[in-house]
Amino acid sequence: MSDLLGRLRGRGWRMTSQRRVVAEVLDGDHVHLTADEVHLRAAARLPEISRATVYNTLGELVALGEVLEVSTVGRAKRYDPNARNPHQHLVCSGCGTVRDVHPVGNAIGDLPEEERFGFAVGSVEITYRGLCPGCA
Amino acid sequence: MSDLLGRLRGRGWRMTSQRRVVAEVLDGDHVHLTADEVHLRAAARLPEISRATVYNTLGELVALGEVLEVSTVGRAKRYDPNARNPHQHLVCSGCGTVRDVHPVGNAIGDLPEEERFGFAVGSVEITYRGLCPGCA
DNA sequence: ATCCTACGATGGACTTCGTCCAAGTCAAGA
DNA sequence: TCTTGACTTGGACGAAGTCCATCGTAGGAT
Ligand SMILES: [Mn+2]
Ligand SMILES: [Mn+2]
Ligand SMILES: [Zn+2]
Ligand SMILES: [Zn+2]
Repeated sequence: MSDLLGRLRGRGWRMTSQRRVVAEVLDGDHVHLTADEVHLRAAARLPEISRATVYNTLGELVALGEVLEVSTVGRAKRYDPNARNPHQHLVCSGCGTVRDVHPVGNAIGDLPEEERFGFAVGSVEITYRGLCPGCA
Repeated sequence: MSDLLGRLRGRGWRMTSQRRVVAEVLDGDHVHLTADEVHLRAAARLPEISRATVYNTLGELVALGEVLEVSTVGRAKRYDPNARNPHQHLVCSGCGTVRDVHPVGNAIGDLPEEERFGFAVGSVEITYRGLCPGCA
């Protein structure tokens, strides 16, 4: 993420304090925050930032491919800045913690031709579920 | 699903016309309806059925393991009556069509020990994405 | 350094999806 | 047939997210 601001400027983004602080909040490993969590942390640095701006900025980052949306079951979407490193997710069924993982197989290849219904399969998402050490 | 009503009676369910019609709507292959779609189709047979009852019944069927909740990206949950046959999903990025598929690998085994972070991994969900023949 | 203006920020209304509740109804056992 | 507690209902409520009219400002032009 360290070069994110530079890439965004290169794409013609007007660099505002709001966008800067959202980008700063989305930094680190295993970061999978909800929009509200991003807003909370951004507001700690920039109290006047609005929810709408956080949603707008997250949506733009997703459209640019800089951030991934992680779908959850019945909960708020989570935003994942680790978009440059393809990975999958391990989710704790107890506390909801999300970790990035890298399985070794080729899941797309595991789908037989006769199971593809003529689709052009382009990507695969894998979610592992279980209990983390703290919740076990 | 044909024996669903029998199983539910065996579990002590009071058999109402509402529950019967919801169970009837959830019949067939590759069925992945939203709660609103279930309500719409149920109301075609039983006009007075309420949204609350559809949500209640779906929630009970999920709790009993008779129906699976399928998470979608930012849209309404989908309900999958094909719970007795373990499977994964192939989703069209164009029209949203969902098909049941059966990959051949062992995805859980593909997650190396050092990538498990001490979790007790119990299940894995795989979503294949691509364009269906109609959308390609 | 100042000006301009189109792009971005704001907050509040609105939508969608889902939950909750008090009151009324009815399935099924006695 | 009677009784009763499980089930249903409509509407209020809540959480997550979108939309929009208006205001503010980043950054190029002068
Ligand atoms: Mn991730
Ligand atoms: Mn299915
Ligand atoms: Zn946990
Ligand atoms: Zn399609």
